Amino acid sequence: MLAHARSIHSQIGLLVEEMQLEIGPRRQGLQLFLQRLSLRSDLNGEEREALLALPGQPQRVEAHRDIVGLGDDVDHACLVLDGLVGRFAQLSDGRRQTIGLHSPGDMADLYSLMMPKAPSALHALTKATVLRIPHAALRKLTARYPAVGAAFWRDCVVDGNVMGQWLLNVGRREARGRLAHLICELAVRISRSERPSERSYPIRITQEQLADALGLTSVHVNRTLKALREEGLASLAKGQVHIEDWDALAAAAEFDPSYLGLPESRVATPALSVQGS
Amino acid sequence: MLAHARSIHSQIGLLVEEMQLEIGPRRQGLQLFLQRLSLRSDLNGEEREALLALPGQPQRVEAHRDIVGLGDDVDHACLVLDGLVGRFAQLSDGRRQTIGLHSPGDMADLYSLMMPKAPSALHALTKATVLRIPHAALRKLTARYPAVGAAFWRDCVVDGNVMGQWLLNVGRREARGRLAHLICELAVRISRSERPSERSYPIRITQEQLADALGLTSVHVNRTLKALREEGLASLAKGQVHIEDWDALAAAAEFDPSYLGLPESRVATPALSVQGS
DNA sequence: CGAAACGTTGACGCACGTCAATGATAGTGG
DNA sequence: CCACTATCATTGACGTGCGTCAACGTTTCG
Repeated sequence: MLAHARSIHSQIGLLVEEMQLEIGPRRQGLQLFLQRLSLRSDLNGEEREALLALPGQPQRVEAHRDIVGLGDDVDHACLVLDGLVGRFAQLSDGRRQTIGLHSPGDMADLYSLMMPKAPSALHALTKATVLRIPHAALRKLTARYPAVGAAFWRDCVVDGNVMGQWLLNVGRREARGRLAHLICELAVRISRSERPSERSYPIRITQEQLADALGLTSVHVNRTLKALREEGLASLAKGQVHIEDWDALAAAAEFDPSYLGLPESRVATPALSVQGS
Repeated sequence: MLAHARSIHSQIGLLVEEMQLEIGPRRQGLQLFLQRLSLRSDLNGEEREALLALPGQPQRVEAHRDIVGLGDDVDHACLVLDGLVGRFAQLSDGRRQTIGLHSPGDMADLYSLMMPKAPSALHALTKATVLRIPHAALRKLTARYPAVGAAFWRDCVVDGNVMGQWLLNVGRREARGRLAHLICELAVRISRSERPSERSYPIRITQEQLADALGLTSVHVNRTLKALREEGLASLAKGQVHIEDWDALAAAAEFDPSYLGLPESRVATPALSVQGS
């Protein structure tokens, strides 16, 4: 029926598609994104409503496919609705380095608003769905609601903080500490709490993908995972991370979540009202 | 609104200090900063004037001293007027990783506007002078001139791009490529041109500081510098980098300056192939 | 049920770290 | 301007964490 409608009239086909698989996910994704922003920025009712009214086109992406290619000139940002999405930098021989990981609710390339020519590729690590939100709509929003602009800006800054920690990770920690740190960070980011209450979280990531994020090889990630498992710190199996001993894991990682800017470690709320005037 | 007695007092103190320490440095530093912003953002006359009228207190810092400590809650951003400034993350055993290098004209911690609790330390690599610009003044500026806010935001995004490249550097390149890449990047950033015309540039950085930026040890940086020198690519001596063969150096680094978002590559479109696997 | 992707493990090599000694430079005070 | 001294650069010998290669077991999914 869907195919039939599309073959008759593509515009109507799009509308049908929207009604069937778009309206729910879109709103839900925006709500997750709003929730994420609200962890670090205060938005009033009008601003929240305007944000939730953002337009966007959902796009399904197969695993191991680029969502945005290196150097592409984009006119939209990608909000992750489902799956795991990574940002990649790579060398000519194919070796690559993940410079960011994004789960549902993250706007994976919000920075593209300020730099439309992608400096890194956006890649689906698993089968994924992203909501493509036009830059024009985002610009209109930030122009009308400066507090939303500030929230976006702050989001980019937090992404930068994460990269800084990854640099420390890759540059100065040994494999064990690197892996432990990433496991801790993802626990916090996915649970959205500095001290995750759950002892496990879902993440469908392969050891090779972990290796790309950690500046290691998959073989060494495998050995290091084994070590963490045998020490009783944490384990990864069947798309689930299990944390056996949070304190020991955080200690091995020298993990301090304050760089994520969550409410628990936020100090004074900077005067957003100044921006809004 | 923010005109407590304290801020009035500090404004007066500021004026006195300016008259004592020559009025030049502040204006000159802001001009360099404006020039840097203008490479990537368009600002009109009024916006430029307002930016140049920013208040700020110059501060001299001895070499090897923190300008902002890790975790400090700051109410100002630091514009580098003179010297070399770095951002550091570090481990408990003292090993550290530089996550950013800043020369005169760079606002080293502009992101602090959006995250006042410093996620990394700001450190003077050489004797340095920074201009401390109150957040309140910057917020007032961005509230009145959204284009300036966008320029600031874009600046933060470029800093993020640089960190992404550093991650690739540290995670996936060997020592030779890392060093070559950093030498190329600094050449471009200091000359502010994607294809620097000068064959050398001044930078007072020690091999140990290079090592901190590259995730290496000073001993290995020394060996790698020797290799680059003997290959006739580049050399570092007496606070000067000499580039003997730009093409060979850029090739060794796989250096592509487009991530720096300079005007030259806002036009050109190098279509790099992207691999999916 | 079959094939492709992913995980696991061992043997071995190498890039880079560590340790340590010595030479070169630069900043400081007399 | 010279001694004095701390910092920085250089080099060799040697250790090690991680990469490479290769084989095989396991899971996933069409």
